[in-house]
Formats: sequence, structure tokens, C-alpha cells
Amino acid sequence: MRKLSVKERVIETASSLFYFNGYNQTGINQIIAESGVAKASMYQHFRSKEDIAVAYLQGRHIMWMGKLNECVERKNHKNGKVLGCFDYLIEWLTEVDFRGCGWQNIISDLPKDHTKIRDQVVLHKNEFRKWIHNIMKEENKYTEKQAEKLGDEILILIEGAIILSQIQKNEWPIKSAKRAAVSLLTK
Amino acid sequence: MRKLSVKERVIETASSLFYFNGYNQTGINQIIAESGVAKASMYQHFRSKEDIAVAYLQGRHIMWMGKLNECVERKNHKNGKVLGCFDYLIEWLTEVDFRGCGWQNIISDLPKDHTKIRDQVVLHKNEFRKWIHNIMKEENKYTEKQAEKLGDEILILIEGAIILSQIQKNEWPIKSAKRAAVSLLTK
Amino acid sequence: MRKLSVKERVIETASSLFYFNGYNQTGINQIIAESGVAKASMYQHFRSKEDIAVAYLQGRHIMWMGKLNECVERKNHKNGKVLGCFDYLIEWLTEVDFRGCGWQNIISDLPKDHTKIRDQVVLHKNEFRKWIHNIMKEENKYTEKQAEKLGDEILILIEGAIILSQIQKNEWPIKSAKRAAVSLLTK
Amino acid sequence: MRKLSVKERVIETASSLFYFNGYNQTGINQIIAESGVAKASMYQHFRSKEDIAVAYLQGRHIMWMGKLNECVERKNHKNGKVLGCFDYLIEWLTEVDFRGCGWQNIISDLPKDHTKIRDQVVLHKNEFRKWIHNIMKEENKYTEKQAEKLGDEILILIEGAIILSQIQKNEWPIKSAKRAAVSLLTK
DNA sequence: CATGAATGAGGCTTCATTCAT
DNA sequence: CATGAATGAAGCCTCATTCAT
Repeated sequence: MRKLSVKERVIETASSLFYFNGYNQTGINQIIAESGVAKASMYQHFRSKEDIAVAYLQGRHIMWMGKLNECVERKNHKNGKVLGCFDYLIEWLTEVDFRGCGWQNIISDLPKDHTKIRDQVVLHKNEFRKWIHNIMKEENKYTEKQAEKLGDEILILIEGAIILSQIQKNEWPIKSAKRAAVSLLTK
Repeated sequence: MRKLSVKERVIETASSLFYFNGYNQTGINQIIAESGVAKASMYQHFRSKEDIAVAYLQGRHIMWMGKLNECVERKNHKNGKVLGCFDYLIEWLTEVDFRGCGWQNIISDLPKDHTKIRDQVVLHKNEFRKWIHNIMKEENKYTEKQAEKLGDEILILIEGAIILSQIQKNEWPIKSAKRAAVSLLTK
Repeated sequence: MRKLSVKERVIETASSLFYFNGYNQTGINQIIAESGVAKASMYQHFRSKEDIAVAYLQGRHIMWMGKLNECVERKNHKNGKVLGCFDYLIEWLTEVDFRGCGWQNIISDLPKDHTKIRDQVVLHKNEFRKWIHNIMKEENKYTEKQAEKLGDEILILIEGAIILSQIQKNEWPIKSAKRAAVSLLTK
Repeated sequence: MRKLSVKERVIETASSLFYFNGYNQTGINQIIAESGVAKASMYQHFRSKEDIAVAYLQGRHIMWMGKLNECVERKNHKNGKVLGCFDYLIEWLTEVDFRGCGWQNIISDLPKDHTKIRDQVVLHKNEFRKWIHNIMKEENKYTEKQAEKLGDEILILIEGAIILSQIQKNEWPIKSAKRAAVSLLTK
């Protein structure tokens, strides 16, 4: 197994800390300490803490979308493939003790000028939205308009389920959201 | 008009800063500078920054629930009073430039030991949930169980609409959530 | 039993805190909180924290010399009444968990301009020294010069025993000092 | 002459301030101002003010024991080498205007949780005690037990002479202690 | 004589970043 | 390409004291 590069080690460490402890709660010193990288080496690869966060969010996007896809394919719900999303939420969020959405979390309490992070969050949510739209269109049951309209409603249920389960530290919002999704799909 | 007390001035200033700039982005020094209060005077009334945030959240709870109630009564939707919530979201969030939910925002990136703030957030969301349950029960169309089940689904749509409109800086998630709510209610 | 006056309550509370926790470690706020006295009331009776310390040391002088006297009379050592001092050290210091001498402790880490406290300490040690001289003279075994000379040596043993037992949190220095005193007296 | 490192400058400045003004009377700001070091630079080398004090006490231990040894060897009293200690006390304490013992002083008024400093004080006094025991054993006049017993008594005289000369701002306690030591040795 | 609110100065510590090697 | 020392600004909080009632 290949030794990880400085850049990789920093991203790996920072990703875990940013996600589980929060962006503001994670200091540069903690990142370099836990990744075993010298401070100036780190700054050779990342201009700023914000840039590390951008890399974290990009990596997380690949990972998160991949796992989502895998779960949805595996479940392959007959009455609406998109319902697999809610199964994924359960699998994911119970494992991380309902730590919520990395993108939602990072955007809430950010210095005003951290626009690069903001952009990443918007980008991710747009990609996720498009992905849902596509999965709805694949059903061949809806017009393109209907597919997008229904997809947006499902998307909102997903976002609400994530944040509410984070606050309540409980899975009921996810189950409730899934029931609502079934209602919307079978109307 | 009576001169505001130190406590009031601190809460007022801090509330605005905490909500619009974020808890971590707001320093004690900024609060005392903008409220024109001496540091030690402030600490006579609040043991810690966390305690100021608790006062902020308590005040915001009164204000927010009040405005919500007022709006819902004013709209008085025939086919489901609860739909007025979404009108409130539009009114509120367009006014604050889609700054999102004060409770969602503060919980996302919080020092691990700030349990008093966490408690306030959970408290608020529980109260809001109960409020929705009650408004559903008043309709006299559902069993108690159905009312709560439907109410929870509406709640999740609301939470999702708030966070998504914050990210997108746009009202479409609120409108989409309202359409979904109508679907769920008229099924 | 008569209700204690403000002044008395402050002195009583402050005395315990100054002695057991230290002068610098004890804040004005702690004193007023534990004595149940309003801050401005306290400042009506004492111009400053230093003045409270002066009152504390004066009260402690009366109390400490009294107990010392009582113990020495009670023991009434045949071969040197002064040896009772060491019995007193044992009784006193084991009871206060070897917290050391209130006068020694307060003088070590004091703002440069706290001369009133300094004066109290010097005063107490001078009184104590005179007291020892007198007790030696009462023996009618020594010339006045010898009595003072021997008394000073005993005094130094006492001071050393107090500070060393405080550091070691153990009574051995007191016992050792007593043995040394016996040697000096029976030479 | 080599430029002093940050760490060295901090220790040097802090040592002088801690010893002559007291631990509580010396602020971090004063240390950095007088040493000409940036605050954050200082905290790169010392985790806390307490840690600076530990370094101060460790350095002082080396210095103090060294000078003591040197003086005792130089004097080389025929009738008890240990008597050189009292010559050292005179030399040292007159030079520092009877500022007393750095270890005694720092322990008297210390925040309850500063255990690392406490440990340093106990360590120093234990080392000093052992040193005295050894010097007594080298005399080849006493059994091991006698040497330690006599050594402890001398130790107590030393401690008492230091604190009393500090309070009285006068050398008489040291001279008196020396006379007592002679008595004990020539009994 | 009693009160609690108000204060300026300072307490110790941590932040993200840059510099010299 | 790697390093650890150095930094200014800012972080939250507490001090002994005085003021207005």
C-alpha cells in the first residue's frame, strides 16, 4: 500500500475533523498535528484554511454521491427508485450518529468572505438536485416537468430529514420523510 | 421612550449579529462595541457568551412563534390552516435575504460542550412540532394519529425549505415545499 | 445569639478564604457572595481589599496568640515551657491540613505597594518574638541576653517547621524542630 | 556572544519577575513586553504560564544548588561543612534584598490546580534535604541515622532563617540560625 | 446605612498565516 | 519540497473599584 502524500494526508485528516467537529471548531494546528504534516508543508499545498475546506467538500461530493448511487441501485425500489435515497439516509446517518449534512453544516456559520466554500455548497446541492431529477425522469412515468417538480419536493424532504434528524438525534424524521415521499409518488 | 437597559441592549445587538453573521463569527468585543456597553457590565448580566446565545434563542423563540401565529391566522387557509406556514416562510425569509433558521444555523458548528445552546435548539423544534400537531388537530378532519403523522411530514418540508432556500438564496424551495404540502393534505 | 454585623461577616468570610485559599486567589466577589453582603456595603466598611486583609490579620493575631498561650499553659513543659509551642504547631497544623502560616503566606506574593499588609506581618512576628523572649525569661534560668538568644533560635525553628510542613504536607518537620529545640535547651 | 533564543529570553525575564515580584504579580503581558517576544511566539514554547514557572523553578534549582555547593566548598568549615550553608544564605539574601526563597514564595498563594508548580517545589526541597543529609554523612562523625536527624534540624533552621529574614528584611535570623546550628553540631 | 449596576484595565490563551532556513 | 519558529490580531473572561439610587 502506497504511502499517502502530504496533500492526501491533510485532506483526509481535515475531512474527518471538519465533518465531525465542525469547520470553526477545527484549528489548523489540530489538522497538522493529527496528519503529521509540517505547517509550512501544508501551506505549500493549500493557500488557506478555506482551500482545505474546498478540497474536503470536493472529495466528500465524490464519496457521498457514490455511496448514494450504490445504495439506490442496490435497493432498486419498484414503486420509485428515488425512495432508495431514504434508505441511504438511514444507513449513513445512523453510522455517523446523526451528524447531519457536511454542506449544510459548513454554510451556517462562515466568515462573510469565504465565497469559495459557499460556491462548493451550492455546486453540490445543484448536482444532487440534477441527479434526483434524472432518476425521476428515468422512471418514464412523468413528463419532464412533472419529474423535476416531484424531484424538487423529494429533495426538500431529504434536506429536512437530514437537519431534523441531526437536531433530534433520532431517525424518526427520516422515516417520516420517506412516508411523505411515498404519498407524493403514489398520488 | 424608555432608555434600554444594558441587558436589553446586549441581547438586541447580539441577536442581530448571531443571526446574520453567525455565532462563531461574532465576538464578544463586537457585541460590546456595537451595543455601547462595557465588557464587565455585560458579564454582570451574562456569565458567558453561551448564556447570551441562550437569551438570544429564547427571545427569538417568542418573536418567531408570534409572527408565525399571526401570519397563519391572517391567511387562514380554507384547505388546511397549516399552509399559512409557507406564506410565513416567504414573508420572513425574503426579508432576511434567506439567512435561514437561527436554530439550525447555530447548532451546525458549535463547540462540543455548549450543551445549553443545544438544549435551546431542541426545545424550540419540539415546541414548533407540537404547535404544528395542534394546528392539524384543530382541523377536525383527522384522527390524532393522522394529524401528528401529517404534521411531521409538513414540519420536514418546512425545515427542508428553509435550509435549501438559504443555500440557493432563492424562494423556489419554499414554493415547491408548499405544493408538496398541498399534495399531502389533499391526498 | 446576636446577628453578625456587616463588618463582622465580611471579616469572618474573608479570613477563611484568605487563609485557606490565599489572598490573590480570593476575589472580592467571592467574599461578598459567601458573606451575603452587598458590594457597596462592604466598601463602606473597607476602603480596599488590602484593608480587609489588615482586619483579617489583626483578628488572626488575637486568635492565634490566644490559642498558642492556652496550649502552652496546658502543656506546661517542665524542662522549658516554650516547648509547648511545638505541641501547638502539631494541634493547629494537622487541623488545617498543613496550610502554613497566614502571615508567611500573604507576604510572599503581594503587589509592591501593599505596605499595610507588610506592616501587619512584621508587627505580628515582632509580637510573637517578644512573647517567646518573655516566656524564656520567665524560666529564671537564663540571663536576659541568653533568654533572647535562645528564644530567637527557637523562633527560627518554629518558622522553619511551619513552612516545611506546609511544603511536605507532613508533621515530621515539626517533630524534628521540637527535638532540635530540646537539644538547644538542654545543652 | 550568541543571540538568545526566544525560549531563553522568556525564561530569563520571567525568572527575574517571578522571583522578585511574585508569580501572581507577574502578568504574561509584562513577560512578553520585557523579553521583547511576541505573545504567540511565547506560547509556541510554553503551553501556559504555569509551564513557564516550571521552567523557572528548574533553572533556579540548578543555579541555586550550584552556588550553594560552590560556597560550601569555598568556606569548608572545619567543625561542620554544613555551616557553609549559612554563609551562603548571607551572601545570597543580602544581594537580593532578602527576597526570600523562590520555592517558598511561589507555593504560598497558588491557584488550587497548579499542581506542576507544587511538584517542582516539593522536588526541590527533597533534593536539598538529600544534599544536606549527604554532606552530614561525609563528616564520618555520625551514624547514618544521626546524620539525617541532625541534617533535618539544620534544614529547618535554614528554612526558618530564610523566611524570617524576608519578613524582617534583616540578616539577624540567619546569624541566629547559624549559632543554633553550631550548638546542635557541637553538643 | 444599604444596594446592584456599571466600569476600565488587564487576565491568560488561541487563531490562521508567514518567514527564514 | 520540507520545516518549525515567529507573528499580530483577536479570542473569552475576571479583576478591584466606583457610581447613582
